[in-house]
Amino acid sequence: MELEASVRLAALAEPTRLRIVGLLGEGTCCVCDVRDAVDVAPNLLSYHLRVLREAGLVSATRRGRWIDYRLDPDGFEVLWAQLAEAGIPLPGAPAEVSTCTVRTEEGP
Amino acid sequence: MELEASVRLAALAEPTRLRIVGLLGEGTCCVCDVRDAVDVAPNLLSYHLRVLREAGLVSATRRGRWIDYRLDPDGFEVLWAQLAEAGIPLPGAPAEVSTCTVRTEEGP
DNA sequence: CCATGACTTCAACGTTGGTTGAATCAATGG
DNA sequence: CCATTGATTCAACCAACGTTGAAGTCATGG
Repeated sequence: MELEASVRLAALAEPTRLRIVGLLGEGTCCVCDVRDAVDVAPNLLSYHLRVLREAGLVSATRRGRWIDYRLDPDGFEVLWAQLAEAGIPLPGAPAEVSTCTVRTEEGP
Repeated sequence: MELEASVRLAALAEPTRLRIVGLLGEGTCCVCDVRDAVDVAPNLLSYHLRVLREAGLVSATRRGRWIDYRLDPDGFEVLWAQLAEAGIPLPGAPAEVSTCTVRTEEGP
């Protein structure tokens, strides 16, 4: 797990990139399609795609003039695994009735 | 859903805060306990806790001199719901064999 | 071969975010 | 009431991030 969980989370923690990931989750692929759906300048779109690529959440392949982007399922799996290991409550986890370890009588 | 998913994600997308959330997931509560586990200056810790609080991931109550922090399960549930709605592949979701909508013959 | 289209890279800018040190607030104890 | 302890707030700083405009690739088509 060369990549920190926070890197992947930071990649997702931006509205435009989150929308892009949502789009790619539906199978949209070439950059121009993404550009039509997400209204940003092409160079800015490239930047955001690069962030997602470097975070391992997305991969790209050239097809003639065009470059297709798709989600990288492995990246997401690794992310969720890292969060689970860090003790973050993921969906489907027990509600965890928050038993406080602190002594409630006279403080630490 | 008054709060954007990106706000909650950004709150998690920082190593120190991710560690704090992990600790609170185990039930650690008062700020001084967190401070012992996460080696940061008290004022900086306050800052990070405030970010988590404003993201709705954590809640606090005063107990005498001390202030106890705990995870807010609702905040996490809302986050996962928002991500699911945005089309982000969550853990337990089907691997989604990435069917590309783009025509593979002659581009867009 | 040059023009065009798709996309990326580079350099610069303004804003945001994490960090620090000093000051402040809240609650207890002498 | 004042000193002390736990925790927060404030002001200032520097680095990182998102944004923009111009220049640069890479592949196709006239």
